[in-house]
Amino acid sequence: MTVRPKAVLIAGPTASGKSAAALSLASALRGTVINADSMQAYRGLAILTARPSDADMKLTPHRLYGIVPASQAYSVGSWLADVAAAIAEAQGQGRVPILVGGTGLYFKALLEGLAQVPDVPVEVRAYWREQSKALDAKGLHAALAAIDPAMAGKLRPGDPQRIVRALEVIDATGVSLIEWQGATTAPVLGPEGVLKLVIAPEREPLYARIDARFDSMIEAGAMDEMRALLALGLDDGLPAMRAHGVRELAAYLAGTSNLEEAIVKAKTESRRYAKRQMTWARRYMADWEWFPDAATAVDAVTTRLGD
RNA sequence: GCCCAGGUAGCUCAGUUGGUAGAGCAGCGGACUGAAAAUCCGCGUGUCGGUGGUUCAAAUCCGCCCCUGGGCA
Repeated sequence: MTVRPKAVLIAGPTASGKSAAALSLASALRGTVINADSMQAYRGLAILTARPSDADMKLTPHRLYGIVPASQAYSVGSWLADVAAAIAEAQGQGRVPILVGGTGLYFKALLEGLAQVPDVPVEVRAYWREQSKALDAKGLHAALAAIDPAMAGKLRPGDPQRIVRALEVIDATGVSLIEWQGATTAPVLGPEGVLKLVIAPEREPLYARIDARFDSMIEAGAMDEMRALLALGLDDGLPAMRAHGVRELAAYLAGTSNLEEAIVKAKTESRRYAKRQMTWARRYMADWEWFPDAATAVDAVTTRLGD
């Protein structure tokens, strides 16, 4: 009898076939599929974020999909807490947790831990976000340099998102983010018995899949999903409003773009994202097992575990 | 057929009085600790439509040809 893995992690660029691989492995290993994708956590974006179908979710247990309202901002920290619970639940039921998703940072936090920064009060966060609109990037960086020169030295002057984070943390806690980041929580998953798989297709066929998938999203009713999302009247700074295709399709629905142009731009965003995901994987997942496609990965794992 | 306007990077285009070309987007590489499908950094990848000529030197000037758009017939 073979030993079932303690957990399986499946990473890779968007449209690489990760979800399908997860589903196959879940049925082969009696597993629970757990989401490791920041955008698939949001409710109301099932089509545009390529979430597993309702049929698949009925066949096999799935966790952490569509759990956050689009009006809220999810985060690595929230996910880490949720995923720890989901993993424990699966293991308690004798099921193998199978984590799939495209968010490299989530996997990194899972395996390496995360800084234990206290929650930043909403008003502090709001203040610095306002400042980031009022000041230009250089001005923001100068503000950080004045109160936290060490952290300012680590960040690029043109990177407002990270600078705002550093500012809100030192403002709220009195301690530099650089110090908080020096100490991380224990990893949720230790290295023992964890199967780590990267599905990394060749660039050209991957881009072709991304294009084809967006077309089928449109056919599957992405436009209705968009209308429903827009009807919520959310701030377009919210993470859910930044899912690929949202901005482009919203422009079409508002009449400021034609459909063809919107589709081309949305596909381009996804391709650029896939490229960044590959850069991340090369850097942080070099020691994972790499496969050119989902089927090869599934075969290799099931064969090795002796079915 | 004639008259205009164009043909320069994958795309849209810039290129002063001749000195072997540069922007945006795309693309490629990289960074990444609570918004990460985010945010940021770096890199021009080119028979300047073709051909002949003028010139020390032509994307730039001249001839011919080809292609595209518009107009006149």
